[in-house]
Amino acid sequence: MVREIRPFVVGRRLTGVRASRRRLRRPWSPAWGRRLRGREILDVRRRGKWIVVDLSDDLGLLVHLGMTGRLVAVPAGAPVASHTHLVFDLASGGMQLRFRDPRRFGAVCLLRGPQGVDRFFLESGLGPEPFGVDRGYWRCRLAGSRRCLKAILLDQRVVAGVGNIYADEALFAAGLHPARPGPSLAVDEADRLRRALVAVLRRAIRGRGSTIRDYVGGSGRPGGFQRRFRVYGRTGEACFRCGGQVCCLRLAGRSSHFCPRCQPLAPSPAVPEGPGRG
DNA sequence: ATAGGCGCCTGCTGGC
DNA sequence: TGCCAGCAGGCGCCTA
Repeated sequence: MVREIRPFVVGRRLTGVRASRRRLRRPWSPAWGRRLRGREILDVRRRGKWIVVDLSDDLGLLVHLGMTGRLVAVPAGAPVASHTHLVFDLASGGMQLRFRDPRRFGAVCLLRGPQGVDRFFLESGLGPEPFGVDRGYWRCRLAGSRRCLKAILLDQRVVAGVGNIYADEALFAAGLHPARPGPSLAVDEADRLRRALVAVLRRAIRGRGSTIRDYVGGSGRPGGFQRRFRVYGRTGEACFRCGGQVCCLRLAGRSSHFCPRCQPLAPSPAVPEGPGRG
């Protein structure tokens, strides 16, 4: 979404903002609209599940999409879709940045000061981006909690940006059962999970995200990674790897898809048991 | 510390 | 055809 929005908005000035009456998870303040007017968009970037719009005069606009949020750059004359809560007018180019969110689990807020955005992430305890996580940190976070892997992956303080789809896909790619407790992982299993997570996320980004119902990127195009799902949403279907049935469990309050044969609950013995051991 | 349940919302699907 | 339950890319709050 960020990549598709960026070419239309970076370097442009905000000339006006209109907000709907509907209340978002974090209510939009009309004062923010006044403060935004005339500011230049310096950059658009992502941190975890947050979209950060860096503005001139040390302002930062944060956008969280929740479940159904979308941020699109469209021509100013395009029809305004239902559930459009914020419309940002951009100087020159005739484009608008629009935030739409039918379920209103999303949030948009404006932060001030040179460290406003950084402080926000620090205070919320947001974890590191998955791509730069080192083995030591990862092992430590897995061992330091008795929670199951699914819950750990979804915890934004452990690693930022992983949601339900990519947690399930990463666990399948690593061959690990989502209900395994973090401390039960051997060193090589922990490392497998870290690498699988990075690989799945990279592939998903290359595929421009996953469209299950209504997700679209910043240009309004649906994603393509949903065609690559190995387990997510495939309950009862045949596992692509072993042909067994994909199962679904409720873990950490979320549906968790996995193949019980490829992702055994008991860790597979790394070395066959010798006669004198046990 | 952790799990589970609920609430926040709208929209879609499947069963009756 | 219509109604109703159940479900969904998230997350914060509460209780046990």
